[in-house]
Amino acid sequence: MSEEPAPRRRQARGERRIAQLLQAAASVFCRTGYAAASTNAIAREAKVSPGTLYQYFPNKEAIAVELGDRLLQEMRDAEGLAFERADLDLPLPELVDAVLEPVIAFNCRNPAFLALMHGSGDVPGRIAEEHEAVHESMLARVDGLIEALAPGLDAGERRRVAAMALGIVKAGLDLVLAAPEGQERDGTVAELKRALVRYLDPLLAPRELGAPRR
Amino acid sequence: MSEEPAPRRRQARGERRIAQLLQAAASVFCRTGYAAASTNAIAREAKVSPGTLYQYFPNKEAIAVELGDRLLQEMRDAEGLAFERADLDLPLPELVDAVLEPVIAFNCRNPAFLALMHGSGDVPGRIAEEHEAVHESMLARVDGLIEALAPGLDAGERRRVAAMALGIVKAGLDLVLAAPEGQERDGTVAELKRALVRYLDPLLAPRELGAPRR
Amino acid sequence: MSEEPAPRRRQARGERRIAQLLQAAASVFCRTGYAAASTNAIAREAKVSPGTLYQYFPNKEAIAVELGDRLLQEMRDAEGLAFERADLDLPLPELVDAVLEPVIAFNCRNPAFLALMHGSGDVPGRIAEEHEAVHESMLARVDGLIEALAPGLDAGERRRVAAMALGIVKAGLDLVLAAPEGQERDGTVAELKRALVRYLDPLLAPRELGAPRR
Amino acid sequence: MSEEPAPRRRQARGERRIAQLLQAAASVFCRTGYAAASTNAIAREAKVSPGTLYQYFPNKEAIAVELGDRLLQEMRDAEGLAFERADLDLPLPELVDAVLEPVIAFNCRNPAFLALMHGSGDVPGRIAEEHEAVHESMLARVDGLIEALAPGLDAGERRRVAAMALGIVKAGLDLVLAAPEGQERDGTVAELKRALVRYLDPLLAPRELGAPRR
DNA sequence: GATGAATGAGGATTCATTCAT
DNA sequence: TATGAATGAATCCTCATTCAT
Repeated sequence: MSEEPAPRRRQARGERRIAQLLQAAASVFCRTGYAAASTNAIAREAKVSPGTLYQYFPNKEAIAVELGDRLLQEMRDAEGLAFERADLDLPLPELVDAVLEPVIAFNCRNPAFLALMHGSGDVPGRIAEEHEAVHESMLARVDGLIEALAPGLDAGERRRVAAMALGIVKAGLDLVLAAPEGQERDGTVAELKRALVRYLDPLLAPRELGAPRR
Repeated sequence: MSEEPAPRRRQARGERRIAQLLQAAASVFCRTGYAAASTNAIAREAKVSPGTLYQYFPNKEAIAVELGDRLLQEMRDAEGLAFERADLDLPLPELVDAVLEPVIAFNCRNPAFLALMHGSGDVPGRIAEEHEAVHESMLARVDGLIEALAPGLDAGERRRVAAMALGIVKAGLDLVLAAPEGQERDGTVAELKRALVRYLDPLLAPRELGAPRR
Repeated sequence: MSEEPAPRRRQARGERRIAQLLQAAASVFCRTGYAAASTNAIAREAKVSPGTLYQYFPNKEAIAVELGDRLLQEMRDAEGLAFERADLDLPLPELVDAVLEPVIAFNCRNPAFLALMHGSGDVPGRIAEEHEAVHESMLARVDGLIEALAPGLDAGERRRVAAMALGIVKAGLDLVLAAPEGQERDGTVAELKRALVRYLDPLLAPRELGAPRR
Repeated sequence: MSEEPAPRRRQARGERRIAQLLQAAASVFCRTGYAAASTNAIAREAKVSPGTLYQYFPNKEAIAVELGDRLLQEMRDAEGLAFERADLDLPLPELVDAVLEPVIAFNCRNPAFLALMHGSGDVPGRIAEEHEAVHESMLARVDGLIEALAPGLDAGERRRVAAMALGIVKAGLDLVLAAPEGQERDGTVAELKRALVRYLDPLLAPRELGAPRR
């Protein structure tokens, strides 16, 4: 524990720097989008010099990629939590609730995530790939969930349903983030959940007849 | 009839140029987004010189605004058609079908429309306003439709529902445009309609079979 | 007189065009200076198309050169008139009056002349040469006049005096042109004459003792 | 004394850069005038990249304005010196000498000053205002001097005389700057002084020899 | 000849990136 | 490592000039 304190501290310092820079980048990307965000603006927001920024990232794209990676990881954790919580025997509204809650919370905490996911057009190659990867990963999760809920669906259809469900969630998250915090936002969250429930409900294999879900 | 042939022909040429430039702009915006699209790239795509572009548009923003205006007009026409077709007495699936069909067709013909609507963060003032206005106008239409379908909803709730429905449509359109034309796309279109029907159905005033709804 | 009417008329038309263009150029140069004057602006001012302008002048510089030439010729005529009128036996005030009057009148009619003469820095080569030539020619005239008035001066000194006198006249003309027409301008004209008289008076060989020159 | 050496050195470097850029600008403006001077040319003359130029000046106009301001300040100092030296009891030739000497010296050191003052037509707004202000301020000084020398003149006449005197000085300075340094220039300087003395002498209140003028 | 659309080199300006301190 | 000045390629836009009609 007391071995090599310098390197560790150095590393720790580096990590702090990187976190600080990524936070600044998130903030600037949210405000202006990726294309219009200048590295100088990010450095300024992080209160470091442009040179320092380039000590930790080889270029602007790498910032976005790393930010995406980290957000994705956090998102996965949130999702993981979500899917852990997701007892498949729960009635659908509760299931949706359990899955969506951490996802919504995460996106409210990290609006940059959605910001980075949108505007898929105006980004250079590697980021677009990143998007693709993130999207694909989320899609796979949803796909898995749907497979569990509706085992009868064939793969092609399931994928379409998953994509649509994910689309609804993204659209709903946009609305949630746009709504002012408070009643308005809560109402929007409820609306999103309702939409998702209604969309998925007819897919469910009838589970227990006579027990109306809601 | 034989009077002033030159001006007329000239005007026609000008219109053709403008159309050609806007088409090129649409294409470039789709590929790279507004912020990253360079006027030189647009001119190149239109196979004219930068100077020619600036003979018809005072600056880059004006191109996007004009393109947005034209697309919006076409979109409104499509919507108009859509809402004309929309017989409120139709069963919901048919109603959704009637409303969505022209909108989908329009967006397939003009993918730039969705491209311009996305990425609202990284655009300068006037275009953002455009976005806002276009979005608001579409929202108002949907709101009106929902008011007709579900007269019981209070205004606040209706607006939320309209926003959610519009969100679903946009998300669905993204999927539709991303799908390769053919079966895949048709299936996605069907999925979008299904999602919308399921979302809206519970809002409808319960209707007696065979009896006119309202 | 009735021979080759077409060519002549054509030539006449050409001359009119050229005059019209030069007038427009004079006006634009006065307003914005040579460097900032665009050929399109000149063509617009002349109510012709840019193409027409280039039918008569190979480039922008040629316009300024031709304008300078013509103004110079007119100026020479005015000067000629001036120097013809200049009876060397006249008392100095009357002499200055006789010489300056047509020059002032010319410059009031053609403010572009002074405009072209100034700003000797911001013009490309040929025009600068033009300036030089015009200036030199005017200088020579003044030099001649001074030689007649003050035969005792050696060439070097005479040239300096001529340059200074010309400078005073130019400076005075600027003031005259800047003054609103009317009393103000008349007063400024008088002041210019006074300045010139006072400058030259001591150089004169005493002509008739006892006849005080005012 | 050893505190904050970096900021100080940095500031010093910045100041040096600005001076270097302004010097380059002065040189280019002298050669080509404001309108035809390109920022790239200025940067090249200063042996820096265009980007560096824009680190210190927001745009081309700002360069001219700052240069004008600095020259003006120096000019005012020179003038101040001039007017301090100006003992009104001195005979006119000595008075003119005292006033003109620093002004001439300044303009010989800073030929850009006159270059910027000329060509007032082809410059955009703020610089033209600068010109106006500078001119007005010089005029006011001369006006004051003349008021002291010739208290009898009414304000309108005095202003005309001041403008004419200033015009003579400017014209003379042009000649001085155009003359090769050495005898030629000295002679031209002398001629300018002579011209000014002759112009102003008749305005002076007749003074009794040996008696203080005023 | 006249027209005005088209051209494209060039100018002002920005910003991702590098480097001396 | 941190700094921020320096770099220069790339962008938006203009305008002298050409050319198809």
